[in-house]
Amino acid sequence: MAAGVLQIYRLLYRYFGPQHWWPAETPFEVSVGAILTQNTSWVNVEKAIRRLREYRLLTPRRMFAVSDKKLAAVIRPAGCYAVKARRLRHFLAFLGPDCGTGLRALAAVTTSTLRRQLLNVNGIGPETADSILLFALNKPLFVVDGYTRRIFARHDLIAVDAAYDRIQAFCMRGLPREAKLFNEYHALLVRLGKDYCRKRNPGCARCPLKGIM
DNA sequence: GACCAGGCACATC
DNA sequence: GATGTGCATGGT
Repeated sequence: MAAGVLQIYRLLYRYFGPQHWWPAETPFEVSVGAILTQNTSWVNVEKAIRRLREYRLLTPRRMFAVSDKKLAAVIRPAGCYAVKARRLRHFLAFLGPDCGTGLRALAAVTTSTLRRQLLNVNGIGPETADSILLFALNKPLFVVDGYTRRIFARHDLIAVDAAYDRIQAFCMRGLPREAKLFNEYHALLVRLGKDYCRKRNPGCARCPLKGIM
């Protein structure tokens, strides 16, 4: 019998300890990071975020006020900068024309409605939407990313080409509905992925999950 | 110098 | 619906 998702979580937590995610000072910064990290390593995102901070652009209002060209230049280290500048712009438009209230106003909307609204924003797909909902707004949603897919597929819990929503439902079925747990779990999976489950990484042999799977 | 990284939209079949 | 491709930097 394969280990359940809760058992895996407990093992990872014992092995790695708390990961203290998301590394950001405000919900807006979390959201910006979620867009910038699309298909991009976090170290490059950190550089872009640092530059945004230097240019004092880490508030919705101030970011809204700069041109696309300027914004793209500042986030350049994150790669795909023209695309991501446009995506940030779409997100800002979603927050509201003057961006005055930022993310606070979103807290009142139900999670499922808000998720639909975010998915409707060009440039925000399921992982980015769920990252914003979980890490910025503390909504209990399981975030599925490339590492999640690879780790669970390599341990035969899911098909490697399974749809996002199916993987998410599979994980959430086996877990208590707690934002704190989903937060830690996702961070632990990324940690495990980086250390032991890269695309082509023999670290698999030392995977801490090896004993129970 | 290829390959990869905390995706997504869009074109084409 | 499934598959392929562009976006682009910086680390391995």
